Amino acid sequence: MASGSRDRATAATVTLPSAVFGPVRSQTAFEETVDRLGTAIKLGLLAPGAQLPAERELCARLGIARSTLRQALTALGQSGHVFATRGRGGGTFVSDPQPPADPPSQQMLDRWRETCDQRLAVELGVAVLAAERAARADLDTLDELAATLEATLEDFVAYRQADVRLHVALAEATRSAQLVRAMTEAQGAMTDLISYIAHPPQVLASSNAQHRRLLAAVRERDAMRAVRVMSEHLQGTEHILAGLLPGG
Amino acid sequence: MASGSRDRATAATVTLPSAVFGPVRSQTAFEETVDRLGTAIKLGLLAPGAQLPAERELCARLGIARSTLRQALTALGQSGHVFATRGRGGGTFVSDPQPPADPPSQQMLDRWRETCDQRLAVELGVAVLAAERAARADLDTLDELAATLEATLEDFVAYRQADVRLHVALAEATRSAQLVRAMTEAQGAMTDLISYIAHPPQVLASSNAQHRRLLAAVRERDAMRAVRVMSEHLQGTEHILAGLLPGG
DNA sequence: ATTGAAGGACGGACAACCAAACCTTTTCTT
DNA sequence: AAGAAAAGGTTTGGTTGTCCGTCCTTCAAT
Repeated sequence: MASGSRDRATAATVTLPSAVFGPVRSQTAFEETVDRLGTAIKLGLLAPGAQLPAERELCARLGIARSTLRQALTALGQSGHVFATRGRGGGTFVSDPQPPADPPSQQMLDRWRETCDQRLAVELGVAVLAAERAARADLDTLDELAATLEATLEDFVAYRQADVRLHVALAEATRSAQLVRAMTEAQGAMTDLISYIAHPPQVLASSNAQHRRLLAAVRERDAMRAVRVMSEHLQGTEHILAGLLPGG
Repeated sequence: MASGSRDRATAATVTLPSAVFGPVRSQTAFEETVDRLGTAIKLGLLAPGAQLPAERELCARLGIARSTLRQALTALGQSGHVFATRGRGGGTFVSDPQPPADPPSQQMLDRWRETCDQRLAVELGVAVLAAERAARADLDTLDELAATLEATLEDFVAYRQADVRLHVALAEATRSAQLVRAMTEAQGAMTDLISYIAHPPQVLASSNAQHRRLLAAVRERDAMRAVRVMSEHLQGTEHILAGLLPGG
């Protein structure tokens, strides 16, 4: 009635209301900590054997209480991702034989397209900004990582880790902490999706060629070419997923 | 010592540790609700005079308790963004003369580049996916919004609102709820930044020309051209900010 | 006059989080 | 060998945010 005359002003859409009025469930500090550290470990950003900062320092850096951090570390310990040794010189370490990844949840599979969309945005933004801002040292690092990547065509787990490192390094070249975080999140989600999918060496080889072209475009500061190559690179993954999952 | 031999494996960078070990401050449900509704109002997505869903329904949609929602509504009421009328046929409404926007905080100004980077990623992703997925109806809606936009060259506040609607509508055309939300967040942050900056009509006119070219590219499903135009479009804003703020 | 639908207010219960101690183990230093 | 130092492990108590349910008040429609 009274609101009827206003309806003209607001577009009657489907996605917008859900973006404004949709669920607001925020993760707890405990959950987010498990997520952050767990993702970093699963992605190999924290290598097996690596030592985490001391609890008293880490909780300060994370901005949480030590008891909350310990909950998270206990959870990561029970799932076999980290272990702790006591006494001076002790600490919390990333387990050396990492536990096997658990299969993607149904919810994860249902939302695979959203996951890919999110990654697309992050990667395109990173591609443009890296092309604008990458320093000489960044480019050298990226080349090294690409070389490492090309030596791991046979072992998909190793390949995936090196791949993640390359993409995260590209994000670091943008000098944007937020983009680095967004990239790790996106890669974590993607890893959950694709870890259970067979990747023949030929696919990885083609992927490597794209990496090389991407880095060349970044080195020449050709943002648009970087975007195009990146776009093609990501569509490879999407096509594979679209063929295997519903909603493709 | 023991960890020294592993250092080779982990890149000694600056941004990555802060992405993994950085603060984990999670907003409370109350804060996030104020933020979401407040942003939607400030962006004009909830127009002055518009009625919000009833409390009992809204708290269900937001997935929070009614008392928590009421805290948020009380806060928005005290800041003059909404008002409530009681009794049957009553409800919570967006105030008609909206309170004046408060000036951007120092923290906001310090992080302006991160804000722009975030927006860049979202907008580029949206540009690509909209070009791929926009339906006929979406394109018509976008054209209407562009036409509306071109009629508001004189009043910057009105122009900004119409601009936001266009960009959000483009995000809606991607059919990705997450991207729509990311877009509203990014636009909210941008509005805070640029609301206190003079925008002469000639700048807005040039911006409009870019909008038209953008929509043309989307209509022709030319994702790369859409990216290029969008990129130029965003750089306009960045140049203005870079000239006015430190760190440019 | 009655009813129904809306906002408004209150109180108990609970879970997350924090802060500050204190304990135990181990290694390094003197 | 003694002690200091540095790490994880434990306990306690308090604060805050959130939820749930109940009831009250207002007011338009019937």
